Amino acid sequence: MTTRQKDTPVFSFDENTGIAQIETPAAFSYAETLLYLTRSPLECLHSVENGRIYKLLEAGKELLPVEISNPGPGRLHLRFMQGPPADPDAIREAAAYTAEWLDLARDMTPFYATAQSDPLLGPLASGYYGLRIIGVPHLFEALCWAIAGQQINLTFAYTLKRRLVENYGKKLVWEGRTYWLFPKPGDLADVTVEELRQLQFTGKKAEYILHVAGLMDSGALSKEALLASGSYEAAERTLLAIRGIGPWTAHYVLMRCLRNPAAFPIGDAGLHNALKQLLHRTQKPALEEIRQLFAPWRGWEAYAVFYLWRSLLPEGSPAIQTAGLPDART
DNA sequence: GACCAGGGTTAGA
DNA sequence: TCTAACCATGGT
Repeated sequence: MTTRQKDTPVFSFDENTGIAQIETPAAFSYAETLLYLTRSPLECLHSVENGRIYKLLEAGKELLPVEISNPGPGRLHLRFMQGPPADPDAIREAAAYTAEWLDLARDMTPFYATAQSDPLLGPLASGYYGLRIIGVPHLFEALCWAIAGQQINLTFAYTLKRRLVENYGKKLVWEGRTYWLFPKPGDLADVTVEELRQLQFTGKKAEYILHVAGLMDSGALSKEALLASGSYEAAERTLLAIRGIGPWTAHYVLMRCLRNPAAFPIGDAGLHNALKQLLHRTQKPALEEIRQLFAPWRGWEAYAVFYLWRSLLPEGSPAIQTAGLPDART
């Protein structure tokens, strides 16, 4: 759990109710957060019921099932389902994890300023105002999710993740809900390629994931080291040197785990489909055109991508004015 | 049954 | 450095 000081949220803990209250920035939409979190019925690492998020956290050695809710503007409630942990550090860790997961510390003012006058990004930014990049704070989870999702549809990717979690992750049942924790690298120490193949991972993906698990279990790879490597470019180079991690995976992890706002998974199929749809094209835009489209958003590519992904959700996309956009090609 | 999916590696030019 | 073949499997 990241405990970097700059990510520590403003939060308070009420001894009487046992609830931690986390302040949220003005540009934060709980509704958009819920929409993203419920995009797949196959998701196994959290659930949403009646506008409340249920998730299993781990602080220290404690498993903490929590309920996140939005009792009103400007704040979230973090309720510890089994009662608050005795260790105040665990409460702080849980709050910090939640804040990082939901990207509460990011000042999005520059992004919205950039988007405001943009014919493509403007309508997305206003239509989905307050949407933040839902993260994958744990590096191993982020890498496994990215590798598993390479070149397959999202539905199957969720199925693969679920199998990984249900076979090797920790499980906790409380008040009728089943909570899962993503496995740690060490949990896969004795797992073989054949075993993962039986879960319908391809042989390559099985190798990649087990290799990454080994690297992380041995300490050769860690989120802390990547963040401390001096620059996102250095972190990217480290990731790219790992077998099975190409440009898309590296940038996906930079975007969702290391939280580089300029991460840019330009080869992403979902990004291509979103642009194709918003630009009313019959074909996906070429990479060079995507680069040109993104040029004005330099430094905020990750958020632009996330907002474009958002436009693919069934709730639809805001009307994009075609004026000022590149002409449709056939 | 073809084509696609939130790609990556490898061999060959 | 760039391109094409290949990987493998479920969804639609």
